[in-house]
Amino acid sequence: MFLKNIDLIKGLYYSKAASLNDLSIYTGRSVPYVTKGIADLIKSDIVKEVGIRASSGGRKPATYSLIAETGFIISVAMNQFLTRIVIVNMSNEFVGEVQEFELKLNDNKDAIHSLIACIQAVVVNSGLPKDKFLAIGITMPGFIDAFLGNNLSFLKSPEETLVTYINKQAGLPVFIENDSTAIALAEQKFGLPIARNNSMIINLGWGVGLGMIINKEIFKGHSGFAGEFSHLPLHKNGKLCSCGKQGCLETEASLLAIEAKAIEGLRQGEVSSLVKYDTLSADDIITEALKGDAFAIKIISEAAYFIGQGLAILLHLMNPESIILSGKGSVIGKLWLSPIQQAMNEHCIPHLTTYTQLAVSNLGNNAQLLGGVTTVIENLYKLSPQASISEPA
Amino acid sequence: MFLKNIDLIKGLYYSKAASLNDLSIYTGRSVPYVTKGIADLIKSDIVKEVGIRASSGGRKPATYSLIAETGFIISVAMNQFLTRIVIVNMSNEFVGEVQEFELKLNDNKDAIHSLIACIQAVVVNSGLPKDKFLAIGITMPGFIDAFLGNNLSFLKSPEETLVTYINKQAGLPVFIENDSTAIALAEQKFGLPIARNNSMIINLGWGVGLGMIINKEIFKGHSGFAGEFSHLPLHKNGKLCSCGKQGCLETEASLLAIEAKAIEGLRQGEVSSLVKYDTLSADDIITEALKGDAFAIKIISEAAYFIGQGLAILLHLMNPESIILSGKGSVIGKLWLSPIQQAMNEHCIPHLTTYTQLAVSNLGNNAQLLGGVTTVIENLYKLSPQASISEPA
DNA sequence: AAAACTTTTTATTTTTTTTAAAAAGTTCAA
DNA sequence: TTGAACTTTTTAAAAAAAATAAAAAGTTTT
Repeated sequence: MFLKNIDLIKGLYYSKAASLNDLSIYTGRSVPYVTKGIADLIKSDIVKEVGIRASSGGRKPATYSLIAETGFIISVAMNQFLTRIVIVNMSNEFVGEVQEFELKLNDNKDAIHSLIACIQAVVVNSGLPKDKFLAIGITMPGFIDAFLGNNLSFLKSPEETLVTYINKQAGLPVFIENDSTAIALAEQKFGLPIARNNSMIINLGWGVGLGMIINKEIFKGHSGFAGEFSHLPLHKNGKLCSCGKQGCLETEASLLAIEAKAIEGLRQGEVSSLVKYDTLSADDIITEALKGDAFAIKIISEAAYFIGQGLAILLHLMNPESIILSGKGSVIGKLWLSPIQQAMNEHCIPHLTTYTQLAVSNLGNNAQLLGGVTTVIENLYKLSPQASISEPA
Repeated sequence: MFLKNIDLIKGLYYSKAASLNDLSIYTGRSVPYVTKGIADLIKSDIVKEVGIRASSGGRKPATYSLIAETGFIISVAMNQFLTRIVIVNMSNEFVGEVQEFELKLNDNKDAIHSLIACIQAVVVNSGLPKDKFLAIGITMPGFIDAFLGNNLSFLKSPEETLVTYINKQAGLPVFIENDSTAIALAEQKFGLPIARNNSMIINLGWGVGLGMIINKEIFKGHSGFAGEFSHLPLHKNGKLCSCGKQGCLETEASLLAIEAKAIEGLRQGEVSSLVKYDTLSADDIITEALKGDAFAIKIISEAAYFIGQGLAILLHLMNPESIILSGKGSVIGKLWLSPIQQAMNEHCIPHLTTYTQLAVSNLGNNAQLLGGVTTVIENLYKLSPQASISEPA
């Protein structure tokens, strides 16, 4: 669709409306060069001028933005139990509602086919012509090899890579990314300003994920496995973890651990509004905690304290500008804050806590979906006409 | 001395002899551009051609290197008790012997003056004309603000910054850096190839330091305090640490802890060749461990296991290409290796240990001195004629 | 209301890279 | 062992991009 000027498109996507100067700074190229590029993009009907912006003493700059309907991206955000899909336009606006599908990742041979069916349903129901879709961005837990396009933990496809398989079935380019990495990408591009340069993004979910932004870039380690916060060996509780080891942080601090603790507590006769639920879920605990249920708040606070202990270690090693609580669990952000801060203060050299800000994401439950979009935008350069798209079988 | 082409000089310094192609890759600039730059440097008598190198099927490249006597760097490597100083030429060769001075950093008001006296002695004894010295690179423990030129922990100077003060007294430009960061720099530039891109450099010394190389660059965190490995809160031993907290890794795993354990053990009647020393030092323990003393080896192995536990955490978070054991304690490198590897295997997800290499530095006890030189080379661009050098009082 | 200052935009010059061609070797096979 | 085919380095010419300078369009101050 558009070969050149990919960096300009990226800059425009992340900023809504940008001046030539903004784009020159973003891309690191000269103003005349950017000026030419934008002229090209306007001629190709990808970019439009959107008016003059105020200035603090000088000529007012013309600002530009992408034309929303130029293309659409399908973002697929998966977790262990639920898959959420939404269509997003080039103004980073959701087109239609977010659609939810129950889809179990673990021990589910049919997971790939279910996923493809979900995606195809969304495409068809949208009523949009297929050639308007740029690509599909799928984000999910597990060890992801984004380069080869495989998930080493879930959705294993025989013979060909996961990305190739879905690409063939759906007839659209596909990019995959780890859920926590995707959330970090979303926070960096659309979140709080303090998350841009050196930030540790915590994904509060069925595990406790970590995406690291180091020197303005996502850091994934030498072989792509960095950020294994969830499996930090911090406890001597003897609890077996899904990874095979014992005492991992996630055995005490994940939503899964919270769920288990709540069920156990209720069986031992804790007084709580949680007793009214037949099959207790993490969502129920979150709901009741927000309403003020003391027991629900207590188990969440306990988990939060353990996360704070882990963050103390992260602080000693990384000295980040900020720690952002994001992901599914961040909707009860304020409940986490004080026990986490407490644990950090107790376990850190004072120097370190004073320079790092702890904050709750402002992206709510949409962080992972935005991360899927960002994954596509960051891979836009791979969508040149040469890298042709296979048609569905 | 030389304004432009600083990157070329850096490339030549780190590679001994480089072809135009090598330098083009190193600097990221085109071959014709590099060719011009080298021609300039040859005209200025800074660079010389040093012959033709073998090729694997093609025209043999001419190689170039810096002229050794163009300038000299004074490297000052300090630790809690000892200061080592050496003069280094532009071929990265030591000129004369490394000189050692006993100089206590802690509770020593006179430390700055002693340091300046030591430096001046080395300059005078060298017999080299003063204008041949480029700069002094001082490396030492503590929270270093390399930008402002201050050490927040030791050598506090009233009124002006540490760097300004020494600069005035010695009449030469001064750069300072944290000892562990300096060692990481040295390993990156002169150490094993696996230390270049993503590597965790452990400084085995009076504490357990950490310098991080992330995406080919030294990472110091948002406010310069990253890599506080020594004060990772990993133990519940109640031992008070110099940082004010309890249970830091260094209370069990540093040379200081090893020393204390040995003295305590001997008092409790351990059989060991260490009994013959009046005032036992870490050096003595190292010496006897190398000779095979069982008790000395045992306490070193215990410390090593604790370091391995800490490294397991580092591995989960950073997934580095390599972990390099460097610094003063690395001379007994082989003694550390197996207990560290053991602890890492026990506490890590298998995926992670298989992709990370554990190795002992090949720089021996010179890593910190080379780090001081590297600190100067990395700051070469600040030595332009404009940034004039103050003359001594 | 005009002078002084800012910021953006456009035009011109200079720098740097890209591309192409030439030079100098190496390798392999008849 | 000799020359064709291939590699790599070096040099030369063309194209691209950046830096600089100038002009345009505002804002602020006096």
